[in-house]
Amino acid sequence: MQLSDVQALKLWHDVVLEQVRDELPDLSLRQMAVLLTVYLEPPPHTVRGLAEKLGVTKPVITRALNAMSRHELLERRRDPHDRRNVLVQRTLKGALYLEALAEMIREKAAALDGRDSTSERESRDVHGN
Amino acid sequence: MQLSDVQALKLWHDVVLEQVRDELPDLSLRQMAVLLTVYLEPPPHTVRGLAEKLGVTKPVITRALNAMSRHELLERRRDPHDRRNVLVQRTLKGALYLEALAEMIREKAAALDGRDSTSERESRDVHGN
DNA sequence: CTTGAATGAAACGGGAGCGTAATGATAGTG
DNA sequence: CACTATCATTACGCTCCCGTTTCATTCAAG
Repeated sequence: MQLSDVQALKLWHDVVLEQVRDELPDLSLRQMAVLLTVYLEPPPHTVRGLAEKLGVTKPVITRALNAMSRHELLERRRDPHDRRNVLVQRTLKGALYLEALAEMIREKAAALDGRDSTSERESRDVHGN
Repeated sequence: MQLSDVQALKLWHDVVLEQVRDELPDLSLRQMAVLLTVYLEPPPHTVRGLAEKLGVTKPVITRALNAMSRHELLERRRDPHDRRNVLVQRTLKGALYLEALAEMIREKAAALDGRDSTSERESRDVHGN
């Protein structure tokens, strides 16, 4: 996929703006990272594994799981084979949430085409003061 | 621009993950929205205007400006014509920050092509439990 | 069974964000 | 010159997130 600098920023802007306005259960960046990782990468997902993948400490993951399971976007389940482990699992609500997010991103990305065809020259306008 | 659901989520995931790991001055969603709005939309930008555009209260904007001017990503300047107003202006550092962000998004978007060509069938895998 | 390692969660203190409400400064109006 | 409106900011109480440290549970090894 091909993007100009301004197109990339506009896409990011549009999606972020929509997130802010919708005032959905305002997920933090870290929580969003956890959620997306669980849904996009193959299981199993443990607290430790997620912490390493994100480059954060374990309590961060624990708290993120607390918040997201409160919203039913993810589920905890103990590993039957090693009951120290917690396996993080998907939920229907989480899948719907991400599907809506994906739809929104696609929509913003598609709307981009009409707005900015002359990409190269405008890509320097970011510097303008 | 054309995206599948999974491609959209993977793009979002990759960019968010990079943001989390880089441990840059971790901007919140609202702060990012302010920053991008100032750089992408035509001036002037006032506190009130930004608050309305984001659908938040004015103190949110004030605090966001505090944080971002601390990082020199934006600058405050009083409006000479109506000195009650504060005009939010761009800085060199902010421009460089966003340019780096744009570059990163472009890179992730480009890397997407090779990883997921069969978009339609996998787009339903999000539901898989 | 005991010991040691590993996992996730909880406790703690500090910092930041939120919205509401109050404050201070500036502009417009009669 | 009051008086009011409007702008941004600050103060306040609350909630949440962060990393460090401590704790409880579970497994594995001797």
